[in-house]
Amino acid sequence: MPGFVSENKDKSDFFEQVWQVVALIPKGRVTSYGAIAKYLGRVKSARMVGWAMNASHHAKINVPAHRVVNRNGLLTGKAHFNPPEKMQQLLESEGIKVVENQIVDFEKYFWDPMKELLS
DNA sequence: AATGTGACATACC
DNA sequence: TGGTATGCCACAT
Repeated sequence: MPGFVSENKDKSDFFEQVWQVVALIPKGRVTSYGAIAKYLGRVKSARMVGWAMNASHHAKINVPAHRVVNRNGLLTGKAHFNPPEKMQQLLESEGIKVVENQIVDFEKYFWDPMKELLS
């Protein structure tokens, strides 16, 4: 049986893992790509988290991608929403202030999966 | 098949 | 204090 088993399940798992974590972010809180990557044991794969968000459209579960920003609290993924203004709009509807595409008091709203999802 | 790009982050100079 | 380099790896061309 070795050799015949498909192996492309591993990578798709990573994407689903990301979606799972993002889905667990409480309303009104945010986290960063790097934090998620770190939580999943791939500290240097923050970019892949971004890709996971890009693919979150055909995800099976609901993925609040607007709660994921870069380490500066900057809404770098804004352009990938439809319309782009939607991201900021969603955040503000959850009580998070955004000025110049940047979250105000980012550290205050930061949700660290490493701490919160501690097992 | 090879190369370039990117919703990131860290290290170095 | 701000640019450059590098790791990472899926995806587009």
